[in-house]
Amino acid sequence: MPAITLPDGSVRQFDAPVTGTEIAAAIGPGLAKAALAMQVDGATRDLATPIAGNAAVRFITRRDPEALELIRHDAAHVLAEAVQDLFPGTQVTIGPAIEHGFYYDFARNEPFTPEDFGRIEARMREIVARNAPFVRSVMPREQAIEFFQEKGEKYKAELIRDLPETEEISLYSQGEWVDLCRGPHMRGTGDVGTAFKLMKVAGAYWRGDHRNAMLSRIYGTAWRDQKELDAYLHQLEEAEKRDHRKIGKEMDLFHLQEEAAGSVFWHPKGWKLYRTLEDYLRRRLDAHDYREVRTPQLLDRKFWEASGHWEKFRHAMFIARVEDEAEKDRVLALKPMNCPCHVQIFNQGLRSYRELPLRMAEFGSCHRYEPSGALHGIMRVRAFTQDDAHIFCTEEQIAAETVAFVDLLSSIYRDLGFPEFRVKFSDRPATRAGTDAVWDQAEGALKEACRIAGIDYTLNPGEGAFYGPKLEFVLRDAIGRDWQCGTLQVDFVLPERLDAEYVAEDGSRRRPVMLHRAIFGSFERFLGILIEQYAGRFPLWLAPVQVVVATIVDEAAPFAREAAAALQKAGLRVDLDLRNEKINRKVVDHIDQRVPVLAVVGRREAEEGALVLRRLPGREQVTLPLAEAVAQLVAEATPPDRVVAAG
RNA sequence: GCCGACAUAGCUCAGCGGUAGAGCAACUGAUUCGUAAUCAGUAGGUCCCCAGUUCAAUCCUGGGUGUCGGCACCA
Repeated sequence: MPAITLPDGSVRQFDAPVTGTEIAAAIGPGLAKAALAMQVDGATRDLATPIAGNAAVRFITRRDPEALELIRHDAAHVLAEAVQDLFPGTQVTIGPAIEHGFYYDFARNEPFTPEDFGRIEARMREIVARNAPFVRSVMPREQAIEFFQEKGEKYKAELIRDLPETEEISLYSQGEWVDLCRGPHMRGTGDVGTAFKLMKVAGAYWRGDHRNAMLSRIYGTAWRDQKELDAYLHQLEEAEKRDHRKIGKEMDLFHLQEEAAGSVFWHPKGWKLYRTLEDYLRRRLDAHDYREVRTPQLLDRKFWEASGHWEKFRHAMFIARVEDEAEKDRVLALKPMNCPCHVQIFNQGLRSYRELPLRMAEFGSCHRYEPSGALHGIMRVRAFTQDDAHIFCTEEQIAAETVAFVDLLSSIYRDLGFPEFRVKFSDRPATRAGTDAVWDQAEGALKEACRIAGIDYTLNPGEGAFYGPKLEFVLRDAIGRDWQCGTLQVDFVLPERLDAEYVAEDGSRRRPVMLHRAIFGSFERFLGILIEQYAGRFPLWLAPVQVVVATIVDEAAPFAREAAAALQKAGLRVDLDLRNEKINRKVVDHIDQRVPVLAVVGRREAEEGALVLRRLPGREQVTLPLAEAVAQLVAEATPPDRVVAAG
């Protein structure tokens, strides 16, 4: 005798097991029409699921946010049917809902091309219009395997074989077409609606393993209505405009070229931005008792053998030799990481426990031979500079150092316009160094530190470094892709390998723990993210060109030069625009160049010794005497770590 | 690295089996102008690289390289 509790608290009694469809009908025809699926005690179910016992039921209609996932999942099924209709012999594999849409992976000898999208979408619309009901059925395991095997669907058969014994094997049909699926689904294909669009094709390894066959993946997006779809497509277009590769070119910040794939050519403006960021970070690190060092780029193979990199990391290292006959057997490698070098500095002389924690920092230039397909603008490159540091400390100091680090990182991210970031906690991987007891301690210390620092993290199981657990600080780019920037890794292994030790209070020799940590991760990646975050319109203190002094008439040029010199002398980054162009044109050009402040000088200003300041891309302007304008801009351009609180 | 697409003037992009065009930028000249593109003229290209097919290749074929989108890998 199920008693069904509804979200408003009311309870309905039924004298026999009921389905969601029946409950909705009992409540009213409006709901019966609108309900797509339901949540039974918090779990999403098909409307057709019978409920035998007491339960809390909530119906999901198109208006609910949960509807999106259902629409997308169902759209994946509709896509699969359409593709199998149009391309006989194609095998289906998996097709989940994802953020903003869905995809389906197909096994087919011929790849799909975007030119196929029109036909596939048209077929999908027919299937939606037909509105075949989704019907769930259950099949015994062996029978299900045989069923898919006979249809030639060997991937589906493999999926079933690998499902746990306890798992019920469910199939969903939509008319003639059947797929293995856990569900839940909406009532029928018609509920998918028409606000969907196929977006791209891509290769994807079966089960995400590069040793497996490559499948053809079709990505689509799906929304509750056309308005949402249009808004999403518009948002994508807007995001593309923020792409750091596009802005980097438009603002003349950097370029990349084929002879140095994965290495950045920084142009004057881009390098100014880079240096501004570096100067800022250096000040912050100095203030937090980091000691900056500089270590070699090229080191002998023997060194990397001792550190373990030759064995574990050689595939990603650039190797160098010299012509000299006497030296011809010597193999050198460009450093892919700074840590072993920092241990060398630590190992010079005998260290005392009194020196710990020792925070050794380097803006370390590293080279890694990244897979060609991984390169991405300046965010994933082969030559990059880490804002690296290694904290040599005792096990007892791990928590306090972590808290201090997270605190510093949050403050820096805030200063740079990232008040929000995500943290991932990666714990012990399957193959690892160190005993379980050591791992327990390292993970425990890191978790405790997160708790103290008030950091919420998501667990990233088994993704830690082989030497220790790590925190990853993730920022998102304009296109919605996540990038690991900051990191903190606990390492008990390298000090052992490279024989680092200190003299403890009791006179014994002990191993320090190393905390590997970075805030930007790499300058290249962080600058890429920063460019996208601001769409190139940096706050004044970061902008590579802060002010452009522009003349209206040639007559004003002498004063414009004088004003630019005064601004420059005050430490501002200034350009002068004396071109024989109308002021309208100059305004447009400097908006395009994302210059934050335009200082206009006409005949009047030249006579009065004043500047008309306009904050681009705004339209407001204010006229100020030169000295005042300089003072105001200098104040405004003060880096956040140098702002003295008013009071 | 894998799957697919792409590579034409400084930039954004057209185009075609008979060795190329537009807009903007550049340069020259005119104009001296008050806050979202002044006018006119000039110049500019191994059509990514290497082979092959063809009377003829920027275009077709093959192989490279790079870029882009995914996958895999990772800061």
